[in-house]
Amino acid sequence: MTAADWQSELRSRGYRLTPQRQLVLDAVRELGHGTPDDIAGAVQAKSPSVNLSTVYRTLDLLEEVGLVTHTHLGHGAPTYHPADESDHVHLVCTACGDIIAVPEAAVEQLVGSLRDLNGFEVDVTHMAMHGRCAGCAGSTDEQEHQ
Amino acid sequence: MTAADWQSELRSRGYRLTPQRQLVLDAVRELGHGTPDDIAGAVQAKSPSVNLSTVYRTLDLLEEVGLVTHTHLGHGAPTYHPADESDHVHLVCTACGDIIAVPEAAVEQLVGSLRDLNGFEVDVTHMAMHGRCAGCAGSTDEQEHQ
DNA sequence: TTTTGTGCAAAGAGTTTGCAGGTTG
DNA sequence: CAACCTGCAAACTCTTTGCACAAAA
Repeated sequence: MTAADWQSELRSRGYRLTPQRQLVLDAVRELGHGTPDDIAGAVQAKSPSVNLSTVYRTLDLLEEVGLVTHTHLGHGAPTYHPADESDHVHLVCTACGDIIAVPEAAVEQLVGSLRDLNGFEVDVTHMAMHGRCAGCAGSTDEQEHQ
Repeated sequence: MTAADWQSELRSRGYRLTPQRQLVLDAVRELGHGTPDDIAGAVQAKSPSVNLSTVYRTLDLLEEVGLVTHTHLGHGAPTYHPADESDHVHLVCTACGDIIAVPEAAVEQLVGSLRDLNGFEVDVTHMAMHGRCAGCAGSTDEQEHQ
């Protein structure tokens, strides 16, 4: 999506174009993924006066408009990323904390069977799946990265 | 697991048996599932002086010992339940907030394919899957239950 | 110039922690 | 009686909100 595109997208919904909103969108695209705090940091590196609460409000707005989305990796802050980024599922290892991205194709059987059985349309990108990675599956030392 | 069983289980790990711990375990079993706050409420109905922080500490301990587990249904407080309860996956509808429990068997293909492809051992019960239920899949009114 | 957006400060949910005193084994 | 556990209060993380002022259209 070009700059002109999302700017008119915003305006067509009655939202205004502000430097803060441009900075937040830029930061999300620059970082690829990040927590509200990460994003605020990136924004403030360019414009220190931008407030954290503005970042929260702006992320909500950008999400509503469809420019960004977020994923819950665990109990902490969510991760925001550009909405057009190729969809993938996050696997979080509860032992070592590693985050593995697998293509959505790997879980399409799951999506299909839940749709067939329950009519439920799963969004597998919204919440990570937890478990133990190949390296940790055998060992027993938990580190509680949940 | 009988009362004597888990009591010796605790002791064999060097933990002590206290009335608070018995009350918390009882409450989890009685409720079937509940947030730390729910559980504290149930405990305090019987023994008002038990502190919330004790409930948190006790839930951690009971989880470490393997008597309870928890599931993240969304961005709020986690849900604790007895560890021996039959495993199921939670589907949370982002439109109406409904929570649907499906047997783990419905997702065993997923578990198998991730194990084969990545060696990753998924625990599908630890985090809910989000999406839209049969009733809401067509409509567009979000209620943001995340 | 009207409406929307922003910064700031305060409050809110959920959870953790330090510590002094109480309890278990 | 020694190690462990609890209650209490304070602190902490993440997020939301009310309000007066500033900026966009």
